[in-house]
Amino acid sequence: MTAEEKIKEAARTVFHKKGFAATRTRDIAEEAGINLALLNYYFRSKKKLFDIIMFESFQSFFYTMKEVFNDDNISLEVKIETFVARYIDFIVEQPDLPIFLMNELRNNAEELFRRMDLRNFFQASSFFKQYQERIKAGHPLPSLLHFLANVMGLTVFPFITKPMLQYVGDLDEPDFREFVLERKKLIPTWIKKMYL
Amino acid sequence: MTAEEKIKEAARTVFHKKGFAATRTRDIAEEAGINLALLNYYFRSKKKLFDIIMFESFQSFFYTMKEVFNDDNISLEVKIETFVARYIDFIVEQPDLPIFLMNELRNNAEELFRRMDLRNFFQASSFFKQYQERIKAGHPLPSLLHFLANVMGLTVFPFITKPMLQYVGDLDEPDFREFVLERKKLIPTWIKKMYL
DNA sequence: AAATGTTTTAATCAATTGTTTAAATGTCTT
DNA sequence: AAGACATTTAAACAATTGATTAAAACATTT
Repeated sequence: MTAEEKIKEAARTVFHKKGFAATRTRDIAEEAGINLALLNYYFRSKKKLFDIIMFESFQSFFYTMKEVFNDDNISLEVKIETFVARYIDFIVEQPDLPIFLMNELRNNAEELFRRMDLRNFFQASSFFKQYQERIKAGHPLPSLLHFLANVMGLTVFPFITKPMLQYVGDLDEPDFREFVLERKKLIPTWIKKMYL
Repeated sequence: MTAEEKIKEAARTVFHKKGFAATRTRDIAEEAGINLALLNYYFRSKKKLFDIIMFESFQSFFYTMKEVFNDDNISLEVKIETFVARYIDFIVEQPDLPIFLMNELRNNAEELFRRMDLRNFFQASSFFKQYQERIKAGHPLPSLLHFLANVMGLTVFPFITKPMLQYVGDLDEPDFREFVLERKKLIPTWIKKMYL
């Protein structure tokens, strides 16, 4: 692995764990096992390195959603099932990602959303069309935004409140893992029942 | 208002908005309109001031929950309705609070939870007893932890993803406010349907 | 092998940041 | 009003931080 790759990987790890403001360039250099000056040599500044990590992290966070929501061959129900299951698996592997993103998106969010063409993606997605058709057919669904907030909330929120849930439920790491994995099956059934 | 009060209020504002690491003591002094040295005069250090704000913020975040969950005179259904409505109103007034707490609770969370006796509170609450009785009576409820994660997720998550929801839904501030206030009525109906 | 360009290093810089100091101002007691 | 105490201020300090520099090490080309 080249020094440049080592730095990027270390930056991702440390930024995800501590956020931009709490991260020192020296933390990244140490995590990467490289000389501090190489960070500026390859990436110019802490901010420029962060912007790269931020963009890629946000992109990876929405990659699953994009893939599933744009698959024309599966129904709305299967989309939800697939989305929830893949999302939970994804976050289990990158547990720091949700809080990192929610926290850093407090600033500069809009520019990033524009760069990723977020609004257009949703409105042009197979998911969106299926949802609109379902409403036309007379199903009493809530607005798409409520629906999105609900599916994502049920899926992502437990990871964001992990410390609290672990303490209240007295769960160790394997317990917590089991807890969120259970939700792969539970959330789709809940969603279906919600909108009977 | 005394200087000490001004500092605390300013500290709450700035810490909530930017988090501990991104906040400069000079930011707080400026926001409070006081001389920088007064911060250390009254609170010794940035960290000690932060710890006070953190404790009070977390306490205020759980005050509503404590009050509602321990009211013996109302049913489980009314508890949920009351909790959701009061929580949404509360966060509308303090929109920076959820992300601030979730973010800062990544570190030192357990000590704070212990100080607030969080686990005991839930297990001794009227809500907990009612929930257990409902299960004994044969209702197919999920574990209490799933239930908590669901209610809180549906309630709090939209505030955490506010920038994204605003962008995707093209909502201005009044639109977003309307969006979350709608959920005061919607969430309790969804919760009921989920557990038919 | 000499020359050229790239990567890495140790040392240093300038700016920022949390905190302290010592003097000045204000307030209350006697 | 004088003295005692608390509050406020401007200035400074020491440590940290992001970034730069100039030289060294390494690799590639001629």
